[in-house]
Amino acid sequence: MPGRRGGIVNKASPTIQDVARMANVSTATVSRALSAPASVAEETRRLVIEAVERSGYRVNQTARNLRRKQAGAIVVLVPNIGNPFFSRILAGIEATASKAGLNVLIADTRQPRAHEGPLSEYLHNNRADGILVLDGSLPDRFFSAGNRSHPPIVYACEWSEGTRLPSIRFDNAGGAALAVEHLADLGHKSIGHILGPLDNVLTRERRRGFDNALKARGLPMRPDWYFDGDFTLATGANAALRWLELPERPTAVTASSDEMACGFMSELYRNGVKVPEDVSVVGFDDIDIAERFIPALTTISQPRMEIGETAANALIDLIRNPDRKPTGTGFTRLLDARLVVRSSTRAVA
Amino acid sequence: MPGRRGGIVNKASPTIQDVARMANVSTATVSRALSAPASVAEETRRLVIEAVERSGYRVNQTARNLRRKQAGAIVVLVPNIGNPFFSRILAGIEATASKAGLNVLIADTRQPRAHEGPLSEYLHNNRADGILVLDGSLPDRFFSAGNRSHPPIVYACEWSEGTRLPSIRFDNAGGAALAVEHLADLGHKSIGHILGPLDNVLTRERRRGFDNALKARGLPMRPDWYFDGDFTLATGANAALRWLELPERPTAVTASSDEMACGFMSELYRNGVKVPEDVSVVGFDDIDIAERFIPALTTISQPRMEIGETAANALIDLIRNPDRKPTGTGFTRLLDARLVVRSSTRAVA
DNA sequence: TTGTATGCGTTATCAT
DNA sequence: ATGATAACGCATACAA
Repeated sequence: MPGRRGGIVNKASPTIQDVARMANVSTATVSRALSAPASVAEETRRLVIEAVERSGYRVNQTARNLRRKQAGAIVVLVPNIGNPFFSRILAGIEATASKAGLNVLIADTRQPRAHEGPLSEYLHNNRADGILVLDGSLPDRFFSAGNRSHPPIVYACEWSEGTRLPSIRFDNAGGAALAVEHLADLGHKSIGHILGPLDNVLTRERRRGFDNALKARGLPMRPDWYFDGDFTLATGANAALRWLELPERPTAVTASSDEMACGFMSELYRNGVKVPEDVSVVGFDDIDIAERFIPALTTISQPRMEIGETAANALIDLIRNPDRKPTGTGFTRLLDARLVVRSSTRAVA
Repeated sequence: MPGRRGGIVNKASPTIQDVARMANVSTATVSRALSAPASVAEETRRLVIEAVERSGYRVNQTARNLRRKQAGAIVVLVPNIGNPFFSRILAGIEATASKAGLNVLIADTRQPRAHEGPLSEYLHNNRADGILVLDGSLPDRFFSAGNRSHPPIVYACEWSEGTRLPSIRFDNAGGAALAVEHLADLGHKSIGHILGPLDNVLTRERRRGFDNALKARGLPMRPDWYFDGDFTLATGANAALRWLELPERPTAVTASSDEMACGFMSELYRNGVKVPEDVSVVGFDDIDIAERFIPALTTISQPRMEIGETAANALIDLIRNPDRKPTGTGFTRLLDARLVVRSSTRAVA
């Protein structure tokens, strides 16, 4: 006698059928009572709810998704899960998505065979109802390759230049300009800049803001005052070594990320150079440690939680209203950056 | 004429039916060719593969999961997604799970209504084939409440004390002992300790290791040399204030987390106290910034990527072999911690 | 407002 | 080795 053993019925999870039986209604009514309560009589609804509670019924999302032809999930494409910069953003995304009943899948775009495997899987395999891209280095055409249809896509933080896809961004150029203004106001006339990876949009945007602000103030732009980097602590430290070798050193340096700023200060310290006495430093991002670094880092702060929420909401909106045109300025939003002055900058003597 | 518009057929994603038609075989054969290639004739298999490629067919995971009664995903219960400590671990989990074809769902246990909502949802709603718990403060009985069955569960990093569930852990007590040994070897006779949250297992384990090592060395254990904390930068800074007020200060302090150690040093710096000249400091975790803090932090390092991989593998093993008994020492593994000596510690004068 | 009936795309059982 | 067919659990079109 299958389903029974020793006289005890194997408890499988209750299905909509079980609930229907208990409430003396059809499965259709149970389904309606749960997903469109208004379309069911008050009394019937009560009966169903009670049966649901007594049986401990939970809808089988897999079955629901199959029937509704949806995935019940969004996927977030992250360049590097290990990078703390993204964790706050992810928190914002997760909170927003789970409120909307959507699971959040994380995929690392820097994973070895990510591009052929998981990524195109998510793109074309109906495994996600929408995609949030935090990686601007994925070529835009990646998403339209093969002319196949894909779910709604929204860029957050980073974006692919020239993309027509909606994107939620910080005002990176504006933030970089803020840093220069601040230093110029303190009397600095020679300002250097540590770059992120050259193929990164944020690197370019921040540099653009930096350059423009320099120009606006009539300050010099010397090639040897730009330092290579890739956003990491290590390359920041490397920039410090380069700075030390300079015949003529800028009295202030702005970094395209806090991590590089910290690496820079760290290496200077090891070489007996003092911040801000000998050189002023401004970071970018305002990561947690910035406030507690030695010295506390002056930096550009961005609402990271908020960008996650905003991007998730934009994507959910697109998912719920597939007819809406995702292109156009209405879907691209710019979040303000702001300067946080701490102890790594001071007026020139 | 539904499905057609203007003479152009709407391309829906191809199904197994389409492939079957193209290859002149039944859907059953296609299914077999894909999930059990050995059970299909060489030539047939070739035909199917070709049809799959020509049509661009991808299996519909939702349908497969419904049929197989599985979720195709594991869920990771994290105390706080924003905490950088977890990101490396997540990276390890993600890499391992995706190799096994499993999606990774992240749930924040500290989210407002997490306990009633999402969590029990994941537990009992077949939304996950397995659960990885990184939060030891969830009461163990939470998982067996209501006597309902649940998917396999594995603890990683943290665990609920007295649990019979498998867990993958670092040797926290051993690591803490390493810190004390190091300081004692440097001649320190008065050593303080900054605690994590009191209800946390790691706090207790690390304190136990600390206490035992102190005892073994015949060093004093003074109540006023234990400082409250909760693993964050802020409470580390707070501990520094407490240290400053002490009539008799320990010459060395070990912290239960790197963040607290950094906060501690940061606040000392602001009060003109020098590390390691005036006091030695040892952290715990070896987060990225430790190496580049000022001074570089001596700390206890743990293989965080590896613990993620190990835990994910253990869970996957349990999922694939449901009959195996998840209890017992075979499933609980201890990963070694190791001391990394940098510049925040030195011998007493 | 409610019930009946069908199908979402796949896999597994049972024949052949 | 292959094919026909029946579920998996739910949601909806249609009928009543």
